[in-house]
Order: sequence, then C-alpha cells, then structure tokens
Amino acid sequence: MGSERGSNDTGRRELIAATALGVIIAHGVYRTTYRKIAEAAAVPLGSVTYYFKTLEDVVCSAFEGLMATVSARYAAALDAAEDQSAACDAVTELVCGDSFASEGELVAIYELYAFSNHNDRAHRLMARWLALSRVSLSRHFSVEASQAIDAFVEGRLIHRPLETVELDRTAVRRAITAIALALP
Amino acid sequence: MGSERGSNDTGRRELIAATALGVIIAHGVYRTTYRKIAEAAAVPLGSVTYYFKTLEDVVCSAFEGLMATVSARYAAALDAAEDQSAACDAVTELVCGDSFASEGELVAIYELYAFSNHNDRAHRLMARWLALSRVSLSRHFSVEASQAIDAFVEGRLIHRPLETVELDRTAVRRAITAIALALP
Amino acid sequence: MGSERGSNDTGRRELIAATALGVIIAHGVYRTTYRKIAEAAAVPLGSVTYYFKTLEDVVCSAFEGLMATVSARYAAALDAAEDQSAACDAVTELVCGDSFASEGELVAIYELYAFSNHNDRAHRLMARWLALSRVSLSRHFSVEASQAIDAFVEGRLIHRPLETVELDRTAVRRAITAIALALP
Amino acid sequence: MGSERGSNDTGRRELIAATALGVIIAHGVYRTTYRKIAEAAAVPLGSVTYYFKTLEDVVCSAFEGLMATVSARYAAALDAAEDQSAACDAVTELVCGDSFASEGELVAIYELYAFSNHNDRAHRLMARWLALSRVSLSRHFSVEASQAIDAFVEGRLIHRPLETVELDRTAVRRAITAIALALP
DNA sequence: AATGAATGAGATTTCATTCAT
DNA sequence: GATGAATGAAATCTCATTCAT
Repeated sequence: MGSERGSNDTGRRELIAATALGVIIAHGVYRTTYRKIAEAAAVPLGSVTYYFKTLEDVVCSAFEGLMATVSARYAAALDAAEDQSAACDAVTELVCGDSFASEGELVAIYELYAFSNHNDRAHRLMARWLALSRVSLSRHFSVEASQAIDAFVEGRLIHRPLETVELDRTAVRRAITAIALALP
Repeated sequence: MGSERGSNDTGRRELIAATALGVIIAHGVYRTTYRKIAEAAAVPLGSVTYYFKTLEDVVCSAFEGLMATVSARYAAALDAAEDQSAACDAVTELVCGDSFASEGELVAIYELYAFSNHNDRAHRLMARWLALSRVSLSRHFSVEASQAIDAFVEGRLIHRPLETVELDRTAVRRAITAIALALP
Repeated sequence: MGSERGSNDTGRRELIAATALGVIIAHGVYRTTYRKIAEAAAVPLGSVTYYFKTLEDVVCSAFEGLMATVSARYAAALDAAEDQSAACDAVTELVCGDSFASEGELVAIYELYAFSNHNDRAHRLMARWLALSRVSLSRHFSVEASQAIDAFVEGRLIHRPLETVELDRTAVRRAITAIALALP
Repeated sequence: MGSERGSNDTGRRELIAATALGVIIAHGVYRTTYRKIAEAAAVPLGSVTYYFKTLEDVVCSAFEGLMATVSARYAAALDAAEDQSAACDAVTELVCGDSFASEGELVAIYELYAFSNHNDRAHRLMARWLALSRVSLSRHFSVEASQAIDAFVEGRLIHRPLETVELDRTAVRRAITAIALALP
C-alpha cells in the first residue's frame, strides 16, 4: 500500500556500508562495484550512489566500520588485563584465538592495508588504528615494547592463514614475554 | 628500413610485466588496467593482451617478478650470516634498512597480500615466499623462532610507513635476539 | 525562533528563475541542471522542482525574464528618439555600446535562439520578441527598413565577440542610415 | 559470414560525425547523446566512443563538417561574381534563396553559435568561419562594407524562420547595395 | 507550502577482450 | 608473431522526478 519513497527508515547508510564490507571480503576491493553492493544489500543501485557519492567513499566507510569493531575488541582485551602477565595472555589470545577477528575480517584488513596506500582517508584510518592499539598496549608495556609487540601481532595475523604448521600458543606467549622483558 | 612490426626483440613480455608492477604500485591493483600498463610501457595495447591473455595474468606475473627479486635479497642476507648473532644483525638490517625493499616494493607487497586472497596463483606465490623465508631463517633459528621472527619482520614492514616515532635499530635487535633465545 | 520551513518570502520563484539564467550563461542550456540551479540559488533541490515541474520550465522562465529586461531596453531606446536621425543614433548605440545587453546576456540570447528550435514555448517567446522589436523600429522606419535594420543589429551582436577589428561607430551609423534611405 | 571485427571500411568516423549533425538538428545539442548518435548511425555505441572520446568531440566534428560545406558554398557564390553588382546579386541569393543552407543547416548553425560560447574548439571554428566569409566578401567590398554586409546576412538567416512577412528579394538587394555604397 | 529522501533511468565513459590483417 | 580496429558489457555517476512528511 505504501509507496517506497520517503523516509524508509534509519540505518540505510549503515546497512549499505556493512554490506559493502562483505562484498570487499568476498571479491576484494579490486572487484567491488556499486552494483555488487546494491545487489548484496538488496537496495536499488541509486540508493547506494545516493548515500555514497563515490565508490571509494563506500569502501572507506566499510573499513571504518570494521576498524571500529576490531579496535574495540583489541582495547577491551587489553584494558581488562590487570598486570603485564595478564596483558601477555590477552595478546596471546588476540593472536591465536578467534576472538579478535574472523577469517573474513582478516581478509578485509589485508584489503585495507593495500587500499590505504592509494587513498588518504584509508591511510588516516590506518594511522588512527595504529595509534589506538599503541595506547592500549602502553598501559602494560614500554613504548618500545608496545611497538615491537604490535608488529609481532600484525605479522602473525597476516601469516596465520598461510601457515602450514600452526604456531602454538605457548610459543607465542613466550615470544611476547621475551619482547616485553627485552624492552623494559 | 626494417618494418616496425615483427619480433621487436626478446624481453617484451618481461618489460610489460615489470612495467605492470610499477602501475600496481602507483595505482593499486584495483585501478590497474591493460591500458595503463600499455601506456606506461609504451607498447600497443594489443601487445599487452597478446602476451597476457587476462589482466590477472599480468598482475600475477608482475608479482612473481617482485617476489623473485625480494626473496633473493632476503635469502642472500641470511645466507651470508655465519652465526645466529650475525643472522640477528641481518634481520635487523632487513627490518630497519633500505636494503630489503624500496618504498614502492613494500606497497606492491601489500597489494599482493590483498590480492592473494582472491586469486589462487597469487596465493600459491605467497605460500612459496613464506616457505622460502622460513628456510632462510631456519638455517639460524629454530622453526618456532623462525615463525615468530618472520611475523615480527612482516609487522614491522607494515607499520614502518605509519610510525610516528621510529623504532630504533637497537630495540629491534634486542627484540629479535629475545625471541631467538626464548624459542630455542 | 521561527522555523526554517514555510513561506520563506515571496520572490523565491523569481530568484530561482533569475539564478537559472546565470547558470545557462555559465554552462549553456546543454549543461544546465536542476542541481546546478539549486546550488547557485542556495535553495534546496526540492524547492526548484517544486516551483518548476520540469527543467524546460525553468529554462523558459529564465529566458522570459531575460526578454522582459532586454526588450524593455530596446523599446526605451527607440521610443526616446524623436526623429529618424535620432533613431539611427539609438540603433547605433544598441549595436556598439554596452547599454543593450551585457556580455552574459548576449550569450543567453544565443542560447535562446538555439533552444527555441526545440521548444515551443521558447519559440513563441522569440517570435514575440521579434515582433516587439519591429514595432519599436517601425515607429521610425518603414516595415522593410525595420526588417533589414533588425537583421543588421542581430548579426552585429553575434559577430561582435568574434571580430578582430572592431567596426567603428561611424561605419555602423552610416550603414544604418543607408538602409533606412534605401528602403523608404 | 565474416566476423564484424577488423577494418570494416573507411569513413566510419565521417559517417558518425555526419549522423551526429542530424541528431543535433533534430534534438538540439542539449539533448544530443552518444546513444542517439549510435542508434541513428546504426553503429554500436562502443564505436562512437571509440572514435570520439568525449561527446563534445563528436559535436565539434559535426559542426566542422557543417562549416566545411557551408563555407564552401559561400565562397563559391562570391568567387563566381565578376563585379560588385554581381556580388550583390550573389549575397542576395545567399540570404533569400535555398542555395546557401537548408532549414536544418540553419538550425545547426544556431546550435553552433550557442555552443561556441561554452567550447573553445567550436569558438575557434566560428572565428575561422567568420574570417573566411570576410575574405570572400573583401574581394568585392571594402573591409567595413564586408563586415556590415556579413552582419546583415547573419541576422537575416537567423530571422528568416521567424519572420511572418517574408522580406522580398528586391528589398534585400537594395539594402546590400546601399551598405556597399555607404562604406566604400 | 516546502523539502529531504529516495529511486529508476539513462548518461558518459572505461575496459577487457576479440579478430582481421 | 604482433597490432590496430572494433565492440559488448559493464562501471561509475548524474539527474529529473516523485513522494512522504
């Protein structure tokens, strides 16, 4: 009975951005198109271009949503730790467990890394994310240890899907602790 | 006198692949096109499509060239080390110095990471590269230490362009040594 | 305190039409859009479409405003002339001076000429304008001289911006007088 | 049976430009689109965009074709005249007869006038056309008379389709002669 | 009355790809 | 083997227009 025009509801923009993240994960930024996003979100093509003037705009928004989710988890895990030992446990869990990022989210993070070299907004997002993770780590580690541990976490997340032999939790824990002690 | 047609010379294929890498670095895979490559290489469009039947074919070939270069450097640096201490020095240089990869090559490496999630050939290339770096590291470190150090290197390379305060060489050296000792 | 909605004031319609003329002058009819007009007039897009149901409607209204201005000037100049000699002076001034139409108005007039071949309302406007100018001229010249002088004026206005050597006032005056005398 | 690829024939470009002129005449520049041109020329859309990178490119090419035709006629008519009197006859024929430009060509000329204010290439074309017509006239008239007569011709051509009472040949002839004599 | 939201249609344009030569 | 010409398909994006409010 009602027309489809007019203020349909709230959250349309967010729905589109969230759906776009899924498209990026499934196809990569290089094959992400307005059309695929519209189809996946089950909204008219014109609706996507209405909310997002350029494709890079949608892509960035999708990445911003991802970063909000992921950095919240990162911060929560570390903020909950009461001492450095607990913080080492938390980092180990981030690296080895499933609590930090799903398989798909990891793929999206790769895409963001690549994309950020060609897009300023994404680049700033990355820089923000880096700064945030450092703040969380700095509550428990020296600045230098935070940098090193962060790098280790980053690298592990990238290598994980390619690894043939899984690095076990104990080893990860030991490496983190060693870094923390080496850079007091 | 000679026609401009015909076998211009050997190496045309290689020229195109090498040029493609430059295009990828400048624009990202998501904006890499046959046309941009042809223009950058100053060859006819038909020449690019003649040597590379699909665009993904050129992209993968470009990445293969990159990996050949970069993994050779990685291996050379580690093979030259005579003991674990020298290996730690070598890794430190890889991470902090300019000898491993240029700014542009780093950008290309992230592109490859992202691309590999959506392309089998690139995925296999990545896996091969990971395996190779492990072999190089394993000559000096335990398997577990190799995995951990490799992750650390990876993460540092990603963070380096974003870092506001540069992590100094001494700290890097110390972190690597600590990992090596912690995972004997 | 008052809402921003509601009857903002009278003259909104006129403001939009007048602004549209500026857009036409700046971009040409072929690149005139509702959106450009709305932006230039600093009114909401919906406001433009509210007052003018179709784009051709705005364009015609803009042209009507232009013609009102311009034909008033034309008529005033000729009505003020007391005899044929003064009328020749007046026409000379219309052709050579700045009093008849600004640079922008001239551009708009050519747009109207072109547009009138594809739009009935504009065509009728043109015909009206032609008739009016003839009435003004006929007060001082024969019908045939009026036609000829009007044509001469028209052509001069078109050629003026393209002329490399400016036709001097004396020559124009002499041509007009000659036509007037030749067609008594 | 053959494929549609490969060198189809010559003149494809010219065919498209000529067809574009027809579309401009029928719809006006402001409603001329790649699609309409392709359909009218019965060639694939991609063919039009292949030969003409931008729409303004097609439009200009169409106008260039028109000008070539029309200025050739103009020059021919005047070059054939043996003395000033014959030149006056020739100009009269240009203005009153059908030999100079068809109804459609006149419409296209209006379009060119309007378009030239928003496009440099078209502007240069107009300037060239003006210069050419002056050269033709200057063979028979003084520079000042040429300017004036050219303006008269221009204005007549514009007014002709709007005129309710046709200006007769005798009057036109008399006006031209008068101008020629007034500006020796 | 006035406007923001929304959308379908179509515009320009880019591009991978194919094929005759 | 190599390439210019050509094209179909789709991509991004713009826009007139409509409607709920």
